[in-house]
This record gives sequence, C-alpha cells and structure tokens, in this order.
Amino acid sequence: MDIRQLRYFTTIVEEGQITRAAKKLHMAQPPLSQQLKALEEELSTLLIVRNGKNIELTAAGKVLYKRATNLLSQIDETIMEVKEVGEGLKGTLSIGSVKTCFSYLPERIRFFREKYSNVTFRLYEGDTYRLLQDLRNRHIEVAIVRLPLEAESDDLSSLPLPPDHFVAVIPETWNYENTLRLDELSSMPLMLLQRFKGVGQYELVIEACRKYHYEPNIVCQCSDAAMIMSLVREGVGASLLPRSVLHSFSMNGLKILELEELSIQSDSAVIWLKDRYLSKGAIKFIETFESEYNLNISQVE
Amino acid sequence: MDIRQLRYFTTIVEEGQITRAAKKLHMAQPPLSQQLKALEEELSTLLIVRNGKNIELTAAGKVLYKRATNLLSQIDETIMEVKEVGEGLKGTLSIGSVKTCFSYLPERIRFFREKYSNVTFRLYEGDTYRLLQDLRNRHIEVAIVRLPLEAESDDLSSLPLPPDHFVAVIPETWNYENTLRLDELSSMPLMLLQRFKGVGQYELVIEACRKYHYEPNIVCQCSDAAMIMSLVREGVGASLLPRSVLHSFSMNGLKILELEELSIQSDSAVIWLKDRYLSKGAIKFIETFESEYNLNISQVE
DNA sequence: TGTAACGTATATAAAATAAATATGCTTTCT
DNA sequence: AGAAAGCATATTTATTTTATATACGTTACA
Repeated sequence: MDIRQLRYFTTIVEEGQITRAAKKLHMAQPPLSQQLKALEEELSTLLIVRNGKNIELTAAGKVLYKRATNLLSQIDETIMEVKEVGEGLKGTLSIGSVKTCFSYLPERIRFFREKYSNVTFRLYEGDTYRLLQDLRNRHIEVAIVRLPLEAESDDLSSLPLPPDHFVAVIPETWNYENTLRLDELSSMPLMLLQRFKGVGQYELVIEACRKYHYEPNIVCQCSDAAMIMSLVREGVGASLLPRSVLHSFSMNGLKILELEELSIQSDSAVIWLKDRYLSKGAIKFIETFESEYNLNISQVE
Repeated sequence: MDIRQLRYFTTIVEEGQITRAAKKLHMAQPPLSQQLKALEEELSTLLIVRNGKNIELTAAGKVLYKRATNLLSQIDETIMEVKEVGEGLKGTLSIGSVKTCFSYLPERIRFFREKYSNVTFRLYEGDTYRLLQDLRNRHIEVAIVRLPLEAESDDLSSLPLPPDHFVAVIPETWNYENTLRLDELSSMPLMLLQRFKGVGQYELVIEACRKYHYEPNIVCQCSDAAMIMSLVREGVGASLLPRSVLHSFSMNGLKILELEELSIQSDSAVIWLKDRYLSKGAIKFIETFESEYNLNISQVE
C-alpha cells in the first residue's frame, strides 16, 4: 500500500468517477485504473464496484475511505509539523517590543539560544500601534507590549508578564531618601513616557494620582526613556518609570525611590496573532514566558 | 513522502545505524542512505545527525519518529481491517425478513456468529414489497420472503428454504383431535394472513380448497400473526399458518391440528439482487442456508 | 435497434524511480 | 598511524509508474 494509492483512491471516491479523478490528479485515466486495481489486489478485496456510469463503494471500500481520509490528513499534518520544527528551531524569530518592555527580552533570548542555538533573532522596536501593524503584516510573529491594548484586538492572543511596578527616578542631588509620598510627588515637575495610541502610562499615572486627589505636575512627555533619564539627570524633574526599564540605563546621577501609598503598576504581555500560523520557534519562545510565570494563555478582550 | 520511507526512517532510528537498518530491511546500505536523504530533502530539514559511529535525532527527527510509528501502525491496522471486511470476517450484515419467516433467522445468526464473531447484524422486518424495495435500494443485502414473488423479479436470485407445511390452529375448546379433514376445515370460520402485494397464502389456501371443491369460509384477513393467534384463542375461528410461525408464540389456549388430504405448503426463500455486488459476509451467510438444504442457487422466474 | 458518447480496461512503449554494485571519504578505536 | 566500521557518491541495473493508443462495455437518445 502506498500513500499515493490512498490519495488516488479517495479522489476516485470523492469524484465518483475514475476519469474525473484522473483529471483532478493531473494524470491519464489508465494508470489510475491500474493503481486502483493494484490496491484492490493487494488488499485482496473489491473496493469499488464499477457499474457503468457511476461507481459504488463496497463495505471494504467504505472502511478504507474512512481510514484513508483520516490517514492522509494525519500525513499532511506530519509533514507540516516536521517542516515547522525543522525550520522553527533553526530559522529566524522576529520579535517586536515597545521600548519600555525591551528589558524582558535579553534574558529570554539568551535562555532560548542555549536550547536552540540555531535560532537567530530579529528584534524590532516600536510603539504599540506600529507593533500591532507588524504583527498583522506577519512582519513579526510575537510582540511585547504594555496593556491595555486598543479596542479592536480580538484577533490577538496574549500571555501576561510579571507586572512591573513604577518607581520614581529623581536627580541624585534631590533630598529624598528611599520612599516618596504622594504629596511630595505631586509637587515635583514630572516627565512621563508618552504613548502614540491607546492608553499609555501617562494616563495611568494621572489617574492613579487623581484617585488620591492630587494633580501631578507634568512638564514633559517624551517618547524615549533615555531622553527622560538624561533630563532627570540634569535635574529638570523627576519621572515615573517601570522598574524594569531602568535595568538598561546607567544610574549615574540618579536616585530611585519607591512610591508610598500609591502603587502604580503596569501590565505587560506577550501578544501574537490568534488562530494564525505560528512557527514552532515562536511557540517555544512564548512558552519560555509561560512556564516561568503564567500557565494559561489568556485572551485579550 | 512515502510509507516506505517512513518505514526506512523508523528502522534506522530503532537500529541506531543505517547499515544495520539496511540489513534488517534486506537491502543494501546506499539506497537506504539515499532514501533518508530524499526524505530529508522533501521535508527540507535534517532528521538524523550522522556523527561517525552512532546517529542522533534532530528535534524534527524526533517529531517525525513519533508520528511515523503512529502512522505506520495505523496503516497496518487499516490494511488488516479492510482485508477482514473484504473477506466478510468483519462488518455489518443487513438482512430483511417478512414476519412469518423470522423464525428462520435466529438459529442461522447464532451459527454464523460462532464462526465469524466480528460480524454484526442489522435486521429489518417488513412485508415482501417493502423488502424488495430495500434490496434494490441496497438498504439490505439479503431478504427472506415467502414465495411466489411478484412478476418483475428477474433481477433477483433466490435460494429455497425448507418448505413449511400449514397446520390448522384452533381454540383449545373445540372438539377436534390431531387431524382435520377438509370438510371440517371448510365449515370453520377462517382467519388468514394477508399479503399486500403478490400472491399470498390467502390465495394459496383458497386455491387448495377449491381443488377439492370446497369453499373456505374466510372471515378475517390479518397482517399480523400475533393478532390471528389471539383471535383464535378467543374462539373467533381457526387459522391456517405455516408451522414455523408458531415457534415464536405461546400455545396457551390453542390446539394444533395437521391437515388431512390437503397439504398446503408455503415455500420461503432467501433472495438477493442478482448480478450485483454482494458482500463476502452476505455470500457466506447465504451459504449457511445452502449447505444445509439445497446446493444449487436457483433463479426466480 | 442502431449509433454516438462516455467510462473503463488492456497492451505496449517511455519515463521515472528505486535498488545494487563498486568505490571513496570520514570517524573511531587500537 | 593504521585498520575497521559507517556513511556518501557515482554508475549501472531493475522495477515501477506513467502515457499513448486502442478495445470493450454501458448508457442515452434518436
């Protein structure tokens, strides 16, 4: 028995005719008849009753058809999966991240490359809007963004990342130690990261302060954390940033304070296109987040 | 991809060596190497790392091995099952019978299932007209009916069953013993089984009586033997029924008498569609009737 | 009832594919 | 280093599959 013969057989059954099946299979009719006959001889049973115009399946034929279709789809799946694994563990993984989440990546990538050393990475940075575009373009497979997302995101799956607490970053020269009260915070000139679309941390901070009836004094919105850091270093003002962001920067001339009373936290997530093909490499990469922190894949509403 | 290649691949994996696998597969080593290479090229991925002495599976190879073993066993199962069904050792046999012939079946089915325990039966009951329809629809493969059949039945083959003599069934309270003369019979109110189409026993009985110049006194035609039996039990009248029909019923309040002079007999037959595909199981089933009683398959004219 | 159309089977030739043989390369173990 | 074992490559041979041509059998329809 042969996979080819199974395909021939199922096509004949589905087309209800050998000639028509031969056309669909891009071959001449005689070889198809022969192959059917060969299959029948191998199984030493009649599979199809040829009575002039249209054909009829025997009991054995019905059994074979049922099992053959099943087998064929499993074979196709196998080919797909093996190819994916073959490529996925040695191809290129394209990942996007918003700036403030970049710090999540280096550790994972190192971890991943220890296991799958042939996977190379292509990293993109962009704002959430841009990253969603890139995801939908299939330009990247996975993105790391801050939550919440914009409204029409029900084509995405997501996996929440460990929440990131905001800390205050102030010039070293300022006279605060360890923690910062809310009233102290609201008296400072603040510089915040800005977001192009959707609800950003700008809104997050304002909302958190207003809950305690303070009005923050925001003097600058900036799209780049490095810029903010240097502004703070210059003594222009303070900033509120997710702690993870700070990893990447030199703390020279800066002081970090926990926030008293107020706990602003920012939720990040790994996101990817739901119900679309994901390379095995991407799946495995996502799993490195999953295993460590959260075991069920939630869905963005 | 090819089943053969899958077998080659799994053998290589299991033997841990191409040369050894080739020996097991009763082939030379080079073609095996080639086929492995061909498989890898088709899947565009390396499956097995050849490092001198022993081999090592890649991730893709592991996936393929797992799925291939699974596939191969499913394929073997498929071949087995199709062969079994083809030989009639497995499958479903659809059989129809008129009510009054049902008694022929249980014994045969038990007998058949002793030999072919994997065959299951689907039994249908209906009048002859309905059964012929079901046969031609291929809804059933075999039917047991009373002869003679209607006119246009030259598409059927048949095998006669042991003829069934009619006996008289009378209320227990009536004063007859053992046998019944024709003149006695014609004086009784008679209830007979009725037939929807074709020549039924109704005609049979009338004809037999008239041959002896008696006119039977038929007071009721009924489509159901059980109804007739209870009418007899109530003393409404007598009935003439094939002896075999009585097996299924309680004889409480009833008396059975042989018919003197007159021998009415009803011929039953197994019938099936001539010149059409018959499952091996059906053929074998028909043969169980054949061997016991009649060796040549006659044809209904 | 004969003829055309359609579908399938068979025979033969051509092409593609797989296997065997001979041989060369690489690794491993002594 | 040399022998041995295992794998890869090249070439020839055998097998299998396909296409072409054609014959046979049904069915549809005039």
